Amino acid sequence: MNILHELQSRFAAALADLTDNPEPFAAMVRPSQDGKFGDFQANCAMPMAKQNGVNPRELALKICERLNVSDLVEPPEVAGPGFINLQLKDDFLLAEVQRSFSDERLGVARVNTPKDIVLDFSSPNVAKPMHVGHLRSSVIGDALQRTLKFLGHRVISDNHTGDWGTQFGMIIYGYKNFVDSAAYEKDPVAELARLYRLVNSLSEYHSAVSGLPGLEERLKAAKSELLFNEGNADPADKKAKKALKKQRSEVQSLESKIEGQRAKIASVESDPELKALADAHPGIARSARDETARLHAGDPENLRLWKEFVPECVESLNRVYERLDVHFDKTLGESAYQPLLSDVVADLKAKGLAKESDGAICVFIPGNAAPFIVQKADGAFTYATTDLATVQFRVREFDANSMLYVVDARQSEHFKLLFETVRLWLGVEVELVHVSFGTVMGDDRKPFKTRSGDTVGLESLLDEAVSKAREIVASNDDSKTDEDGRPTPELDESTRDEISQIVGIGGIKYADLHHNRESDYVFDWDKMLAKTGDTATYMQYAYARIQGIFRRGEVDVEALRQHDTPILIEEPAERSLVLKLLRFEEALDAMASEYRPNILTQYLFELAGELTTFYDRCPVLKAEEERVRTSRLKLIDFAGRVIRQGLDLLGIQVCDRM
RNA sequence: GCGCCCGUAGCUCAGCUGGAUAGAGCAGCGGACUUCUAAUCCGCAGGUCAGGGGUUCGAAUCCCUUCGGGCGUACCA
Repeated sequence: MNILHELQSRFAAALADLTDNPEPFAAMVRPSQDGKFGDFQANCAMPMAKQNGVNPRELALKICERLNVSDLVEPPEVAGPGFINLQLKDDFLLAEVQRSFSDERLGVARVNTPKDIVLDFSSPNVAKPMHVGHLRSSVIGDALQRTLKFLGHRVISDNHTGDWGTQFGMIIYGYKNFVDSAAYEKDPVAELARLYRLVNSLSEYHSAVSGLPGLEERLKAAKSELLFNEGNADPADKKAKKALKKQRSEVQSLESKIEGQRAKIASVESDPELKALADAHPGIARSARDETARLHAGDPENLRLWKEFVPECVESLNRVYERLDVHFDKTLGESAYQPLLSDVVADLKAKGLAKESDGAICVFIPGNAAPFIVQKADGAFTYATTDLATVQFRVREFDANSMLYVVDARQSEHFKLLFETVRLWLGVEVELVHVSFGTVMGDDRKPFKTRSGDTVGLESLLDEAVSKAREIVASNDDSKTDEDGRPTPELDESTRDEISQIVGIGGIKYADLHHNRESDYVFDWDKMLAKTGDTATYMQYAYARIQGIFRRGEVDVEALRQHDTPILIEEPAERSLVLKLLRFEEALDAMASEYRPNILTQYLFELAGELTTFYDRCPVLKAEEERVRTSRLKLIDFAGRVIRQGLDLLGIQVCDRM
């Protein structure tokens, strides 16, 4: 049961006579911030009183009279200007905890009206190896997938991979000109990745060489303009000051751009072999684009290569997903929608939504300066076209009434235009949500960009996390001693390996999930792999301690669950733990309604905190009375199951020993 | 130029449609291991919620404005 929702609906009923629109006021019931104000509080009396011009405290008392909550809470108290404080009855908590304890779903109900959701996440380019930037979408998307499914929604997760873009032209060009056949035989994906990097760096070299003089020109002009303005600026003129500042940052950005271009040039020219290749392929960028165009036009040779490459690339992605324990119901890449695109554009034109502008076919959405380009001047379709076709396909094929896109916030404008265009074009009732997330920044506070050459590959990140976890697991286990202080490690090598996987990968996922997804955050190895504080490890450890108690006490957990001794609430720490356990559904509902995994991580962290405090205050195996011992065993069993289930919904595993 | 986002403790971040004294983690300081696993617990210290104005009984939260930062902005995805 979602206790919060239950209280809100009781309030809605009580408020029906007092206002025309009780819902928003009922929603003002919320968990108390401070235990001294009870478990929940209702804040609706003040704004309602204002609206009706009456005394808020009197209104609060009136609301309390009409309120039918005596089965749930102690008599409500009115405090301060008109807060209504609610304290749950212990009898209610006991009945509820008993019911939830015996429930396989831990008391969490399924939603009444399941949605048909297509959840679009991860969506990497298949031709490039995944790097840390792909982590957020994968991890957030997977947590949403697991949670929404658990709550009873019909979810189709779809990895909308980039398998049809310009990067394939580069690979095809690279393959035709530079392939090392032996290397390709041995490890095709590694060789394709090398070819991609090679073609990319050669074309960047040429573009840097041709672009550099222009940039230097611009820098020179900007500098002299700045110098002139600095000399003439009136310090009192704010506008001029602002303009100056802008010019300075312009100069700075030009300088760093030039530096980058020079670095690209130097990296090629310092290597005679590369330089020779660059000289031999002056038009490489254009040629690569031509290969893409030929692929799209159905050229048999390029199509054959593409068909050969894609499965290899997808296979290599799947290895990473396997390690991350992230799985998709569908992997429908962009290529799947190609046959539909010309019809999409024709239909948009026929409905008067798309028109030609500067040679391109565009949809113009009022209020937006940028057009939504569905066909380029050269006739090629864009990802806008593909995304439109994809929406239509998902509505038709999957009966989707909700589509969630777990994509970087930088694409918000694209989604705004996409969603508006869909509404005008299809006119169907479908919920479209850009579940956006912030940029991962480097420690220089600038967006974490993958510089060619030294990208932090996702796989090496995972390796690093696991090996760090391995050290900690080993040192912790080695420090275990018996009563006489003799070392008693209990984990063999392969168990240590397993635990390191679970702890390492879990740590990485948690580091990402516990941020509010919309914030940018600073990528930090140490924090990502930290094992203390608000981390996955903290909860995994709490879980392992519970299992340790069962082992030490030789508790038959199955029998315990059937045992008819009731759960008791006698200590404050017990009540506090019980209440937290009963609010699991509330946390899941909140997470699902806003698509924010950090709501669940926060809940689990608080739960684990309640649990470890409970350990300190309340002996379990050493409890003096049998009924207390059994009750506490049941409590920690319940807590362990909630932690395991909660972590599982985040895609994080647990282990019995650590 | 236009648009979107952000600015909260030394650091990294929470803070739900406005609610009672702004919260965590890390780092710092002081306690707790003859232990149900110290990957822990308990306590202390640390904040003009970027600045200013407004709306309100009440603002970190809503509106305006200044400053500082990030991102996007017509044929890459």
